Amino acid sequence: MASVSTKDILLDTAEKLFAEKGIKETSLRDITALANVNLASVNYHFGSKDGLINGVIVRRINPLNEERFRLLEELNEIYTEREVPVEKILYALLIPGIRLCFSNPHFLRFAGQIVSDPDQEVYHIFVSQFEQVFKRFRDAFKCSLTHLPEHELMWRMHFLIGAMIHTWTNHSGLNWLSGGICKLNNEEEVANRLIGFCSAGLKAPLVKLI
Amino acid sequence: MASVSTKDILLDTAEKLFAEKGIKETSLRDITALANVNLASVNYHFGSKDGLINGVIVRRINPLNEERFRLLEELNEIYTEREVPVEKILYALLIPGIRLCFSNPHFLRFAGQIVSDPDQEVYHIFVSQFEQVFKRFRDAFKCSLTHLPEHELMWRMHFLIGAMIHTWTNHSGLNWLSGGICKLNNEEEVANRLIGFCSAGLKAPLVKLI
DNA sequence: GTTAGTTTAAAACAATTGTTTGAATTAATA
DNA sequence: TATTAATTCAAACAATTGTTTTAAACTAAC
Repeated sequence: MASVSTKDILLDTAEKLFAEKGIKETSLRDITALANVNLASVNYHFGSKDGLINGVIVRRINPLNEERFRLLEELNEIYTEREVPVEKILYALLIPGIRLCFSNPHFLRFAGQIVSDPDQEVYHIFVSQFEQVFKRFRDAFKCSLTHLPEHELMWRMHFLIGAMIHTWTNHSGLNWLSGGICKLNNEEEVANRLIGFCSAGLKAPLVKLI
Repeated sequence: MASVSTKDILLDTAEKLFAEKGIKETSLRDITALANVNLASVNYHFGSKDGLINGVIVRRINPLNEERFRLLEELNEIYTEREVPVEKILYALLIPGIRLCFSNPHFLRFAGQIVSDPDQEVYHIFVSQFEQVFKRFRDAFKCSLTHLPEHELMWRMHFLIGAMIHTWTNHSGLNWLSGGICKLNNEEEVANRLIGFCSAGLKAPLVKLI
């Protein structure tokens, strides 16, 4: 039986505890105790706690973004002449994260903490990774929402990103706030609801500002 | 000259540092050093660090929610016969927070951290405070969005809350992602954009789910 | 079977954390 | 002004943190 390496056990355990308890609230001793490995192995394999945090990120974030780009590329190949529907672009942007939420409930809650905690240097790693995603999808939206001024589009993307992140990190809160009537049954359902909300927001008529 | 009390200086300084550096990353020594007060004064006035965190919250959160309720009451008095427009309800829900962002850029960034860090006990204080807001505005939306099933409404409120929180915590990130073309000029402008996006999302036609 | 490289083990290290203490100081009250 | 309460102060405390150390155990190639 191929034994799982210490490195992978550490990544799995750290990801889980970071999501559940918070990054700063999780000590290396918490992680190594639950993982049943030695305390020093963190520094051996990852150099430092920050190295471990970084390891947890890079393991997931690249496949996530590559999947987004792959789906977007597919759309560009299909819709060579016509405009790509906004809903399709949103699907490419959102479904990889939602799928990850279902297959691994930990990582994106951990990611949500990073986004709202601006002091950490991991924040910059994370955001700079997202910069490419933002630009590629901004260009895609631009072609399908030709009536929108660029800055208005980016405001709206900002709002949809907020809805996306909140869905990552707080969907259990919705279950509670709704008194249990909003359940997470399957990824396509969540995606459809989020896409429905965001596509309407993106396509909303332009409001005159004073 | 009326000297500001140590208690208030501590609250102001803590709020500022919590927002800038993060809650866990800010030590009591950081706070008391910047505030030019003695380390022990935190425990004297607030009992503990958690007491201080709590103090920072309660100072702002009650006025914020009362303003929301006041604006909603105003609407109910004006629109006695007709349906209250969704945009008006959204204004009552969103403008107090946006105003606070402009008058005090620190608090809501601090609040955003709490929402995405579910381990802290302050999280529960915070969310339970928001529960009343959620219910009152859910009922208001329900009257103006009669075609929406209740659970669909709550999903959409969930998304709009995400957009709201992200606007609180990350508007500086938008300025950066947009290359500087999205600026925060005034509160009404931000509110109008956010309301435009969210009202379209709330009013979106119902999508058939498989 | 030996050896070189890799991984784990237990312990200790240095720094930082929130907290507490008891005396000193200030403010308020009678 | 004398007395009492409230506040501030410097110092120390106990616990936890990430990190490092040194030796032991393991692995795989020769």
